[in-house]
Parts: sequence; C-alpha cells; structure tokens
Amino acid sequence: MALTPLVQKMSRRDVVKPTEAEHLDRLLSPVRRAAARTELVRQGQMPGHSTLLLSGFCGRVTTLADGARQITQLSLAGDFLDLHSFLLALMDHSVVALTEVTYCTLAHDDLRRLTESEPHLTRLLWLETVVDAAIHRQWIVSKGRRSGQAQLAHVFCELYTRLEAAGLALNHRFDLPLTQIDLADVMGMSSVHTNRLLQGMRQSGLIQWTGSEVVLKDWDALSDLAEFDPIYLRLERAPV
Amino acid sequence: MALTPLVQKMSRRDVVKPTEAEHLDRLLSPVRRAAARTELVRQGQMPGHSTLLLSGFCGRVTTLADGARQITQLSLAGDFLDLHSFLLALMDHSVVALTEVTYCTLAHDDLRRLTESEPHLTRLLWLETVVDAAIHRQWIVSKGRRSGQAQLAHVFCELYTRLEAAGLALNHRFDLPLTQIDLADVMGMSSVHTNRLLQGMRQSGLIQWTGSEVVLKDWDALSDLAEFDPIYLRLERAPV
DNA sequence: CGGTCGATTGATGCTACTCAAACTTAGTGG
DNA sequence: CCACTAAGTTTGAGTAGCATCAATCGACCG
Repeated sequence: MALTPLVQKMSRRDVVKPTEAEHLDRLLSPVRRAAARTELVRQGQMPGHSTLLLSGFCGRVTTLADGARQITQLSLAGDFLDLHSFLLALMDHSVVALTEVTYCTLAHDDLRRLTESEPHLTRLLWLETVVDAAIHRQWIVSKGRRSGQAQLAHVFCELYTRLEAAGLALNHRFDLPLTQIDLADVMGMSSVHTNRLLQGMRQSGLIQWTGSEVVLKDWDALSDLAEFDPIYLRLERAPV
Repeated sequence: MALTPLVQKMSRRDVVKPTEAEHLDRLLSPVRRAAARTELVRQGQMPGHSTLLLSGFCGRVTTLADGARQITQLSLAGDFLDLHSFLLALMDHSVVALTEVTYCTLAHDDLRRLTESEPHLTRLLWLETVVDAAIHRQWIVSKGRRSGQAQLAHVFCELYTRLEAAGLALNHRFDLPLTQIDLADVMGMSSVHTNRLLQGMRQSGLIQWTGSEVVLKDWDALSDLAEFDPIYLRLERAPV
C-alpha cells in the first residue's frame, strides 16, 4: 500500500485506526514517477494539492539572487513534501527531486473536508508539520552553534532515525543517493569544505559512504559529537 | 482584549468570525506577568497547556553541552510560544522571556475539544505553526547562504513586518529591547562580531539602534540586501 | 562609590570560501 | 569494447569571515 511508510511513522506516534488509514488512502491520487532534478513544486505557485512522497529523496530548495542554493529540508518516503501549502497558499520555496521518486497527491479540497470530519486524523497531519518545524529548529541550532563535523554528524543521525521510523533503514546503514554538492547545499557550505569534513569523519572511523550506501560505523561517537537527541522527531507513542 | 494582537494578525490572513474570537477568548487563562530572563517553558517538560504571549519578547532557546546558546525563534506579542507542544508532547527546547512579558495560557484539553468542534479555527491555529516553520526555513537560508550583514538585515525586516502585522510597529520604527548578546544568539555568531556588523550597518545608514528603538532608515536598501520577501509570513488575505 | 552588565576595540588564529586543476567514475556513441 | 564526455570527487594555494581572548569604556544600580 502506498501509505505504508507514512502510516508506519505515524503509528510510532499514536494509534492510527484502520478506518483512518483507509479514509486517507481513498483520497490519494494514483502513483506518479519523476526523474531526479525534476522540480515537483515551484516557488511562487499556489498548488491545489499536497504531495506525499512514496520513494526517493526530495529537497526543499531556496535559491538566492546570486544563484546560491540552500536546501532547507530533506524529505523521505512517507513525508509530505508540501502539506503546509494547504494553509500557506503561495509556496515560498521549491521542492526538487534529488533522486528518482514516486509520489501521489492529495487535493486540498479533500483535505479541507477531512479536517471537518476527522479531527484525530487532522491532528496527526498537523503533527507532521509540527515535526517538520522541530527538524528546522535543529538545523538552525546546527548551523548556528555546532562545528562542521557535528553538523554533518547530526544530519546523518537524523536521516538514519527518520528512515528507520519509516521502515527504510536498519543496522545503522542506509541508502543516500545524494551528491556531495547536494549535501553541501544542505549544510550551507561549499562542496570543497564538505568534502574535507567527510574525509575527516571517514578517517576517524565515524562513517563510511561508498557508492550510495552510508554506514554509521560508530553510532555512539556520532550521536555524542552531534549531541543528537531524537526526542524532537516525536517517535514515542503518545495520544494526539 | 488580550487577543487583539493575535486576532489582528490572523485577520490579515483570513476572516476571523467574532464567535470564533469569543470562543478562543473564553478558553484563555487570566493574564500573567513574568520578568526578563524567566524560563517560561522548560526543555524536557510536557506542558498541559500552550502559552499566548500578550506583550514583550520571548526566545526559543537551545543550549548545547559547552554552554553555547542558540535562539531558534523570536516570539512577539500575539504569538503562541509553544502551540506545537499541544502535539509534540515533550518540549525539545526552552522558551525564555527576553524582556518583561505578559501572557496567558490555553489548556491542551480545551484545545483538543476545540479541534473537534471548530475546524476553521483549528486551521487558523495550524496555520500559525506552519508560518513558524516558514520563518525557521528563512533562518536556515540566512545562516546557510546569506552574508553576515544580510542575515542581520533579514532579522530586522522580519521583525518589523511581524510587529506591523500585529499592530505594534509603524513607519519603519519599532522597539527592540534586546541586548547584542541576545541578538548574537539569534544570529549564531559571537557578540563581538555581531557588534561589528551592526556598526557597519549603522555607518552605511541602513539602521539606527539607540536605546531600545530600532529605526530602519532605508527599507529598500535593507530588504534588497536581505532579499527579504514577506510572502513567507502569509499576511495576504486568503481563505483557510 | 564600587560593582555589574553590556557595548566597543584590538590582536591573533582558526574555519570555511574561492579559484583552479587533477583525478575518478559512470555513461555514451562509435 | 574502447575512446570520449560529463559529472562528481579530491587536492592545493591563497584569502575572507568569524571566533577567541583580553582589555577598556559607559551606564545604571545598590
């Protein structure tokens, strides 16, 4: 079922009733596919639907006048790319497929009706956007006050934990088919410097990244370095 | 009425029916007061209510092991300090009063009942948290890809625009009773460097900051430098 | 009047950027 | 199957931005 990663993640947070999952499922469009580099949502648009990512990686991208790119969030399978567009009206950034992706959409009209009849499911969706904001805050802390290596370590810890929650990673390994240039745009650093930081982390035996597979070779050291505390991802069961 | 700044801001976004404002007003606690430096919400807590700021400035603060502080958001009158705690359960950061403040609270049980009976008001509150996230994203862009002065300029433009929306600023002037140390913790920079950037901006005639009054002396130059586009604050009228 | 807090200045060093080039890898067409 | 190409990674050198440490100055407060 297309909903599996989303429902698995939500179920870490609160009970998702089968009727709720079915209700949501009925509203989803057929599955679509897009190649890497495709712009799925464009800045300045006013989309009439939100998009649920089913596989692959996407990034929320802001481009400045001089061409500098900043990725403000990485979206994984089971994440909505632009659930906030339901309320925000105009998109203040683009969403770009960083790999080949599959996705489906959910019309805002249906979403509005859903909030009229399904308050618990509405709160679960609201929670998704609230966790997005919590992730943003951690990125702000990283960029403001963590060292370069600690920033990278935090990104790796976060990605692994989120993928694991969606049932897409295990044993401190995961697939990360991004370029170092993409990662540099996440970090807000040059790709040259990102490369040097990665080399340092490889040499200290913290991580391994060959092909597209990342192995977190020393989780304890990595999460210590990053001061990573997964609480902000809200993966503990508590009623909403 | 305590709700004035919040309702004024919300009314920029969508029609707030008088009955909705009354409904909300009935759920609010009496007004409380707290001195500067008070920790209003503590990291790791699980508050049973959310807090609405009525006057003054607050900051969401994350403190790292070495004592470094990062402020991840500035809250103004009319903002909820921790509306997300309704859904997030455990607080992943503290909220500190940066000035003397007044505030009132809204019990999560009441909030939950409200989401069962008032879908439109629920969406307006959801929108508040979604705009918070949009603000976070702009801070990420600033920290990642804007120059020091542009970061500062962006903070000033954002603060003015948000204060103006709440009816608390006019004519490119506003009251900002923060220390440069607080501002440095917003910027994720040392207070020494923040001071030097401010001096540069004063000398180029962009801003003036005497006592606690900020004057944006050249809004056009400032918003150009920051590449400030207020769209992300969602202050245009559109139905939710 | 001394003390504390915040703003400012100076000196020094590290972190990360830029520019440029070499190298590697995967994909493409002959 | 082998150039050839394009994209991404890696390396080096020089520079700019920002941090740190330390000291001074001014304003407010008990």
